[in-house]
Amino acid sequence: MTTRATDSDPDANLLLSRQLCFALHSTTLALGRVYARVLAPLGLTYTQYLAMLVLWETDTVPVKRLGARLMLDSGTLTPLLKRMETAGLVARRRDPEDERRVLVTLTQAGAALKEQARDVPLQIAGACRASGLDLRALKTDLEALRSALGGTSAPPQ
Amino acid sequence: MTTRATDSDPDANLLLSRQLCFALHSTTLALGRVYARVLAPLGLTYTQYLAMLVLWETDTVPVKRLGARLMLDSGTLTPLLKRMETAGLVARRRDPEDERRVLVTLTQAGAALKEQARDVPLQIAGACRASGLDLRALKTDLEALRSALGGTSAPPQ
DNA sequence: CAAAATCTAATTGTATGCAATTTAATTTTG
DNA sequence: CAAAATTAAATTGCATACAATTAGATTTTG
Repeated sequence: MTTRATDSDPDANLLLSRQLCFALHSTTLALGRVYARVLAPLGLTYTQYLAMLVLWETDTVPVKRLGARLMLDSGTLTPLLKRMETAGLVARRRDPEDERRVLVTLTQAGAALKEQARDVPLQIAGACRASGLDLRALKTDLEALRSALGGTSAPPQ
Repeated sequence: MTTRATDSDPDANLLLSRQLCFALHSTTLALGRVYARVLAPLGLTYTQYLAMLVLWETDTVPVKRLGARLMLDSGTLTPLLKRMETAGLVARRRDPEDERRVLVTLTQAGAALKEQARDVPLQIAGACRASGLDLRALKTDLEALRSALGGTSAPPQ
């Protein structure tokens, strides 16, 4: 006989359907799959697209700052940026001011890709619209949760 | 001179800070890091914990159904389950009823681990509480968004 | 019933993520 | 100023994810 967990059941908190984490996790993966389809024609992965968003705002950025913006560390970014360099989207060079730093710069091709990316947000918004949610409010809530959870695994300051 | 994108700017939609996807993505990663700390004493990764939640509900489950519950495919699950089998948490065997299927079953150790996991949700809830959000409502919203985005990449039905 | 279609896992190859360590450069300190 | 501490990337090793393909079993069909 399979027992069914109820509210009063000590097992209730361990039901998959109860987990905020699973709702968050599975929604992120689902959105990632939608982005993969939309970004494929641009030759970008999801994370690469996020990096390009930063570079389209400021065309030269140290790896460190890129990591701070994206909340990712060099273990993720170094190979990511190398692939983007191979793809001809960015160039990487040591900062002459401080040789520890590596500056990432958009190439012409990388900068030009912005044109093709301009309607990506609209396509994604279209896919999200079916939810009927206030997406702006959802975004604000997620940011509040993220902030409560703490940014990176890196030590404060 | 760096131009600043404004609402009327065609670039405004490409600002990182505007992206729901980034809020979702970065919050998921942040929560994943919190889970990693909480789950480390149990010897579970985040995804393994999700799989255990399903198995603690029903101690024998075909890989297919596990994938449907977690919205993951065999490319992710097969190696995951093999690691969990090596760790002594589950056993895998072909279903005699239908040799295409593989049944995943909790071992005694796997079932026993539920005791140690019982306060995981509380620890996580504690970490989330600082956000001051209605987490139940957030969960519902995320599920609505996920449903709008479509479940798996697998074809419908 | 036999061939075709379908279904289930496993496999292969690519791309994240992250902890921990390493290396080189810069800053801080005694 | 030289040693110690700090900083920034890169590297290593492990664990997801997922598309595409493969292999074997079962079901459907002609």
